[in-house]
Amino acid sequence: MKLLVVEDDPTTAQFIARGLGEEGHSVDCLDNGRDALARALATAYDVMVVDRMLPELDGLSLVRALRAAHVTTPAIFLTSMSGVDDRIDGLRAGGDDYLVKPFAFGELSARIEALGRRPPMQETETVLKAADLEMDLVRRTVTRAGRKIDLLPREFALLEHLLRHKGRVQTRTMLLESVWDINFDPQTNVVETHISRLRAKVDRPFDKELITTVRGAGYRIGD
Amino acid sequence: MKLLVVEDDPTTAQFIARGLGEEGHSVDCLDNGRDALARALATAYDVMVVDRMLPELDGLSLVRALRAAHVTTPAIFLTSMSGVDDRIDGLRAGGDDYLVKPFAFGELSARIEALGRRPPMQETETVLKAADLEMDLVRRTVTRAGRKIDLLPREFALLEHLLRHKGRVQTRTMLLESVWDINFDPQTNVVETHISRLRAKVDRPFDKELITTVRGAGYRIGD
DNA sequence: CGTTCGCCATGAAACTGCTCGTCGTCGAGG
DNA sequence: CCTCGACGACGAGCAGTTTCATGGCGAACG
Repeated sequence: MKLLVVEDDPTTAQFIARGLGEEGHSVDCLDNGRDALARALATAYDVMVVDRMLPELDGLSLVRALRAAHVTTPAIFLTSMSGVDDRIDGLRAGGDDYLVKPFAFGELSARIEALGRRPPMQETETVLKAADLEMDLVRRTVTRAGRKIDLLPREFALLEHLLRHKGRVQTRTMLLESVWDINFDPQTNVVETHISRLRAKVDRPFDKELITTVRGAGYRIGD
Repeated sequence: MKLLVVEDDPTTAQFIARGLGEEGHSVDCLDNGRDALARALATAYDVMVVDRMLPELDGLSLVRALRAAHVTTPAIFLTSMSGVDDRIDGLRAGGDDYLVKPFAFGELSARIEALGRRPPMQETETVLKAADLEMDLVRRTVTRAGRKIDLLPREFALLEHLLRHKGRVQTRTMLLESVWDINFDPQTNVVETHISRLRAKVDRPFDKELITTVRGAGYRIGD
């Protein structure tokens, strides 16, 4: 499993990293919240182990920020405080478990295994909406104003991405990366093309346009 | 943020420049180390993105030279070699991070944000305010007194700069440099023109004027 | 073979920088 | 203290350039 450990105390960090490494996991270690945020946004981890108290950006804020960006990687908080309130805070922020320091390594290991095996995408959100547009991710259907809309796979993926970031501008580059998995190749206008096709089905037959062009930046849906 | 990209492959360079531009950064692009050295010595950049292999002067030597001249601008190396030794060389030369090609753009972006040591973007929702005026950088929207205002890209960039330096006078030269990327003063009054357009949208429809003229100096917003 | 997708070429629209005429402000001289 | 000239600021309109939208075509895929 691919794990991220965020812990500022070098002794603890090394202790954890070493132990998990010996169990055959791939472990990345960082000592502050800011770097961890950047890393976790860029890389897909199975589980994160996060200290509550961190320099730059504390563990709670870190996980909140990740959740806001739709990163659902399970998190285990390490905390030296044992109050119940802290625990609640942690879970509310989207963390999935917590451990009070000092802890037995075996316990940490067991919880990581448990979380890692958990079916991912536990996000109960299977329907995305914007105004009168609805997308059902399970049925793979899209309707607007009650009328069914047929989308090709690529169009569906594109619309899904826009809806998942409703209200926020998505740059061409972001779309290329997350919908097309393309890392280079600016010499193409696939995005424009598919936006056009999407609009033909989603916007043109209706009154109000939902997909907005933000010149010089990208596209946005809703709001 | 003001960024310098040094990359000799035009495709990659354009890809990077475009992506970062879409995120609202000001990007300068050069294709060889010698020019980059000169430029980086003359201009204050927030972060540099440097290819390891460059004509004239390779990336490693470039950064070493800069460090010798006490230029501490953080650098990210791009390398097609994945050996650990190369990484170590890079870090030893004063580079702050490295990326192996091919890389995901999001990763580059995240690292640039991290290195730019901008006071942490906590909730990924960056909003600039002045009185009843609000600018949401993620949504790319501007509202005043609850009413939505549509701005053109250049107007948006201009207002953003003013807001980032709220209360401080911004001279024409400063604005030309950071909003227009112009370092010498051509006999132009673009600034006045765009200030005027901005006012027409942001100030005129409302009671109180927010954008102040400081005769003989420049412009200021708020306070 | 039909569907889907990416690319190209074309046309349309948006954006931006400039010019230019007017207006307001400041300072010097009467 | 008033007048006049100079300079900067302002804003409308115009035209070049860039960006975006869209229809058609061929390749890939099953």
